[in-house]
Amino acid sequence: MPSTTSAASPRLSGPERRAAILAAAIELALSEGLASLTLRRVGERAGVASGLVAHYVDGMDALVAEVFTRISREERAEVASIDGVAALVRSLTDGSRDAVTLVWVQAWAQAPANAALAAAVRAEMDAWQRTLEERLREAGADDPAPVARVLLGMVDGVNAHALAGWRDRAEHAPLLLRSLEAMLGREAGSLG
Amino acid sequence: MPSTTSAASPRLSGPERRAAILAAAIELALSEGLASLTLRRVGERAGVASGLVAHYVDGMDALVAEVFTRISREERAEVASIDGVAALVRSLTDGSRDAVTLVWVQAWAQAPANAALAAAVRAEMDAWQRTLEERLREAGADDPAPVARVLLGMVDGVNAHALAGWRDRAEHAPLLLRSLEAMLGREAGSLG
DNA sequence: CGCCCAGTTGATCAAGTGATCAAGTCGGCG
DNA sequence: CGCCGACTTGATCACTTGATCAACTGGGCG
Repeated sequence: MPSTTSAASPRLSGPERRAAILAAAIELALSEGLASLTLRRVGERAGVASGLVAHYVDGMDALVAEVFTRISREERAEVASIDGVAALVRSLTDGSRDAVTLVWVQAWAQAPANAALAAAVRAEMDAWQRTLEERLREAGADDPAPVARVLLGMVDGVNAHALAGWRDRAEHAPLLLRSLEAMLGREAGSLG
Repeated sequence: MPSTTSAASPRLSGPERRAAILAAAIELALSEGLASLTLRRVGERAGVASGLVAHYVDGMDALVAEVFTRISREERAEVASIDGVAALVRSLTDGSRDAVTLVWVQAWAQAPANAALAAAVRAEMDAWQRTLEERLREAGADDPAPVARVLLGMVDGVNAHALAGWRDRAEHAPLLLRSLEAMLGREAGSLG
């Protein structure tokens, strides 16, 4: 199981090294959370001295913000190929993306202390909002903006709760879909 | 505006001092978040040496867990007098409890690193679940458990998003209520 | 071949953390 | 009044963090 990590570092060009460090930070954040990003831990993961991480990054706050953005953007890309709001909602609540949920929760928690991260969080929320609005419009919604906003909150909240190790999540998707139908003024089962 | 803080400490009995320290920690958590709880900051707020805080507390993890529990329990008590699910949902999403929302979000984020806090979070979620189930049963729900679970997630998620400084929250309550009606199989406006 | 500089190291700093404890202080009981 | 023990202090330890920087290295260009 080879990985981007821990290959005894041959000397890389500046941009290559920077990319490798960022990749290591992303892996680390996904496996242990945003809070585990320290100069030393990232350096260790990248097979590199802590000083080199500092050299290629404009402060840890900026690194954290960039890692968050990359992870969220990647998640949106993965989900882009899913057809239909219903399938999308089901995929977002099936637990397959718990690592990303933890990153989101930690980003909210850290945002008050990290302005760059706060800005990144708002930007990614806007992007998700646009994605969801578009899907809802495809599904025939007249005024998708507020519905998208609340749907986004619902999905994140339900996922955060599930992350706390809280019982069954199987019932989540059907109830969320029923809610979505109601917010759109549709009949029960029409998104099915 | 007198407060429990910073009165030049006269010597208190053990239990009194412990209560004063806990009260200071709760104030601090509500104004600056759970993450701001350190021995020194709590001591400063309570007008007491850091060593005394350590003396009356079984480790910071335990303090954080206890502060979280007290804040959540207090919120449930405040909300206990509100009649009807609809009014309850409106109250929980009107932004008047943002400080508590931040505490919840930070509790989720810290739970993986603090077992006592994780247990406290689960216990408080269970308590909220019971509260909501009861309200839903009063409102005539047949099977309130899954609906309560999802409703709780929705409320927390929508609040967390609003916390990130994200636009209008005025539309949240009506849409959540419409969702709730749908999950309960009611007509639109029947909870109104 | 040998220089040169981009890439890299790791020791070091200041700041902040939780925890510990010898020492001091004060109030109430004898 | 005087003392004893509970309450309280604050210095101190070991550790972690982000950041800095003098020194080292090695690949490629002249």
